[in-house]
Amino acid sequence: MTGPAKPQPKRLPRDKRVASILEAARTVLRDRGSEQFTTAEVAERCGTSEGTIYKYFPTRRDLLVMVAEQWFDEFLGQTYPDRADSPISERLYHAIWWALSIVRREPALTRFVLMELRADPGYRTLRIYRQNRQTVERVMKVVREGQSSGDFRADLDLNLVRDMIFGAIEHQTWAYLRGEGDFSVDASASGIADVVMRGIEVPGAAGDPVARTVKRLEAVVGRLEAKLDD
Amino acid sequence: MTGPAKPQPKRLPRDKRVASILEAARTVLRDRGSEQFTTAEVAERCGTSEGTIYKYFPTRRDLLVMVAEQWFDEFLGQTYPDRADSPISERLYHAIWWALSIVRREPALTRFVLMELRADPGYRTLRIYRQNRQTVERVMKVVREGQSSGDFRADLDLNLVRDMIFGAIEHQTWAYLRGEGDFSVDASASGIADVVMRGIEVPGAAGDPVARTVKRLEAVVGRLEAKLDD
Amino acid sequence: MTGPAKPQPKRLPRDKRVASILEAARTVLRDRGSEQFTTAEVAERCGTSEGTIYKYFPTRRDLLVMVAEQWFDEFLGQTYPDRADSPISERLYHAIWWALSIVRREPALTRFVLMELRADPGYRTLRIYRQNRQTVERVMKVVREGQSSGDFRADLDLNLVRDMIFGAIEHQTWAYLRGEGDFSVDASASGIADVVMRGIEVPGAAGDPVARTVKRLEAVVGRLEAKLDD
Amino acid sequence: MTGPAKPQPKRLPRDKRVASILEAARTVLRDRGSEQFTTAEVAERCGTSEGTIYKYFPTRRDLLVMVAEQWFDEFLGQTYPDRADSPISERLYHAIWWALSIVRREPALTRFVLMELRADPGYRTLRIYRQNRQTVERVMKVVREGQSSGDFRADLDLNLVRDMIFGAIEHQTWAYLRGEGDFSVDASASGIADVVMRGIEVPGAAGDPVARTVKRLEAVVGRLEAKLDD
DNA sequence: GATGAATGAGTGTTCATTCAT
DNA sequence: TATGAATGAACACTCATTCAT
Repeated sequence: MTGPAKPQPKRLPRDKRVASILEAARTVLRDRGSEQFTTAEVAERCGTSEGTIYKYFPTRRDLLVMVAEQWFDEFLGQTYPDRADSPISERLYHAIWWALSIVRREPALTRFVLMELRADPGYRTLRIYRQNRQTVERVMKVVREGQSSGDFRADLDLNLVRDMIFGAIEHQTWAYLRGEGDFSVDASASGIADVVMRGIEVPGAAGDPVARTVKRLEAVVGRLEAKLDD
Repeated sequence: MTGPAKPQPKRLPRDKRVASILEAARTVLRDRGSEQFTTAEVAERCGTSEGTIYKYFPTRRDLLVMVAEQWFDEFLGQTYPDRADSPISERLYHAIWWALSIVRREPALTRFVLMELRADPGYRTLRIYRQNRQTVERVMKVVREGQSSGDFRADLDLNLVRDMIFGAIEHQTWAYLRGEGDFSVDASASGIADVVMRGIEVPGAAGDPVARTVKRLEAVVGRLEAKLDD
Repeated sequence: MTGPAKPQPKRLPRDKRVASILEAARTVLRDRGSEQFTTAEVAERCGTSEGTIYKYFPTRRDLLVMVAEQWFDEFLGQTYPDRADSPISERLYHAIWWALSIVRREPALTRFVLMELRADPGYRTLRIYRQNRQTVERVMKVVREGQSSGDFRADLDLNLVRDMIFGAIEHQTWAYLRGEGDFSVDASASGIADVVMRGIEVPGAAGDPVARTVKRLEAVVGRLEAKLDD
Repeated sequence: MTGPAKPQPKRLPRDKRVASILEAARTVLRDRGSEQFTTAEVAERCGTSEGTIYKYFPTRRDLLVMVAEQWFDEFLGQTYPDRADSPISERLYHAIWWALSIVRREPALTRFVLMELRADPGYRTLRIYRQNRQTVERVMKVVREGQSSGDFRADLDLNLVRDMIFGAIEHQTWAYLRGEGDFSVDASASGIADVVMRGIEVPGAAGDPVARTVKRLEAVVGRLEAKLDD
């Protein structure tokens, strides 16, 4: 009655079965959102029974979390070019572009992570929290390196910079996540990178010696300040 | 804690009853979150029946939305000093401070608005959307005036600036909204205002760049001194 | 919010109040059907309170029944030309036409009477049952007179004739009552009258003695048969 | 009378469970009517839970409809003799008799179909609509064949004939459906068939009218004889 | 390992009716 | 006479989770 749902072989080794459930679950999460995500639909879609799902996933929530983690793994697993030679502005742009592209590619999953999981007390104990930090790191690494190279100011509150960048990313994509319209990854990334650059780069970076010295002093003081915060 | 539901007088005039329901609903929303918010508990807490609630609120969701709107009204109703005379940096700081203070005072409600309502298609048709825009406006008005006065760059993408400011506000408060720890409204506001200022103000404006950097270095050193005294 | 509902004077004499309630109730019944008929909507539409309605009508059902009765009264109160001079076929047609025109003019009310009230045990104790019988009488009177005048066969089972006529009327109007399309009162009436006429009029009405005798035999047997059914 | 709900074996194969639910549902429909038909009572009566019912029937209405369809299937499944050799009058009588016998055997279900389902917009998309048409067809087939054989007039409005026959059937059985008294399937069938025959047969057809009347008299007397033997 | 039948504690919502004011 | 606040008993429907087979 509800379509034949490819007649999966009855008995599967643990790995295959888990994989097939996760795949179906991801589809359901994409199509329905986490609110409307039911174990029944997952079972139907992967041609197994709810009982089997509960064999491998103790809880609906665990399944949902696993889907998100696996999805995140795929993104983090993609090779990410270091671009150590590119100018710092280029690298910042690219790191932001990459974060935005995740949102763009998987809105439903992003929404689930940002809105359901992140709001959950205990979020910090999840693997996805650490995965998310990795994403953040890719961007912040560039910022820190910009500081070392003297391109960016040394006295930045890095947490604040982080919050501004990722806050902007989320704000720019809310409408999209809500299903209202689209956004351009390129345009958003270059807009954010641009404002951030101006906000954090060293002003007169030109060439007079006094300015140079001041800049060096600034870097040293910045590092001192950071040490004091520990 | 829940007690025997103080035997409120049976008959109340419409206004009082509505107020009593809203009050109870707000408490439930605070205590349980919107997911676990049940009309049954609201009824019990204000010593009435679910039927009565539905007399005044056609839907669970309507009740929830009304709670949020009423709460937001309270904030918007507070007098907000114009500070037209203060320097632009002061005014920006204050506007951000004000937005942060809303979050600080009512985390549960903020969380509901940001995570449930904002994700809802149709969010834009709600009064709370307009109320939220007012909050945003208080900040953006300052930014636009800064442009008029020549303090801020004229070529800013205002939507991007908005997203960065409010994105940062939200990011800085997530942990708090999740119930993990606290944050300082003052510190957050000054941090955000600071970075934003640098990112959007006209570069060479107040004197030459070297002078400005020196001025900033002074400030940092001042803070270092203060810390050494601790 | 729901329109001002002409500000009826607060205090009305019993008659006026009852009339105003009945009027509103009829409208609601028409617009919503008896299933969706709520006392709340009636109260709102006639600008009074549910309490007042219950002052005059002990029960929702009583109100509904009163609406139907009053409506039927209006139809029965209309002058109905006797047409004693017209040919019998003409008179039969007209009587059927009249019954059909009631259905056509008030489908919602008809539907309520035919489907709700008539199915109700106790239907026979209602005034509407007697009103309905009057309608039936208008048609059957013609049939009986046709028998007296020798136009119609004397051995007719009058109840059966009645059931066929009114059964046909209802069957022809079901789709209309269901809200699916329309029907022509004229066409239906003439169709029904036509078939009925042929079925009940005296066949060859000619004069040979054998036929006469057979006809008499037929009548006798008919009566015998009827007795056996008791 | 309701007893302690015989502790049916907890686990049943799908088919058995569905059958047990349908059986219980049919009983409830019979006892309470469709208005008072609640899923809770069905669950209780077949010793299962409402949840289980909803596993198999997506909706209360679907369950109700299934009950009606299944019941109708039982009737349509019974072998129905073609009687191609019998005289047309006999065949007409029998077809009507058969339709009446359905009503007689299952008044509550008939009432549900005639009054609830038929009034439903969308009635025409239901299987029961087609099942009902089959019943109608059994009668109308005879009528059409009568036309072919020259026994019945060729200029009949078949829809009208249909409406008269089934209208009469329903009218004759209303009181019974309402639970007031009984009716005789034989008597009703022969009455209706009789009047219809006269209304639709070709006047002078098979020889002279006297012959025809005599033929009819024979038939009636034959039936009288049969009755006297009871 | 796999199944799928079973559940039961909810969930929001409805509305005729009552009765203190 | 009129009100309208209050109710409570229902009701259809949901779904994560369990467990006998």
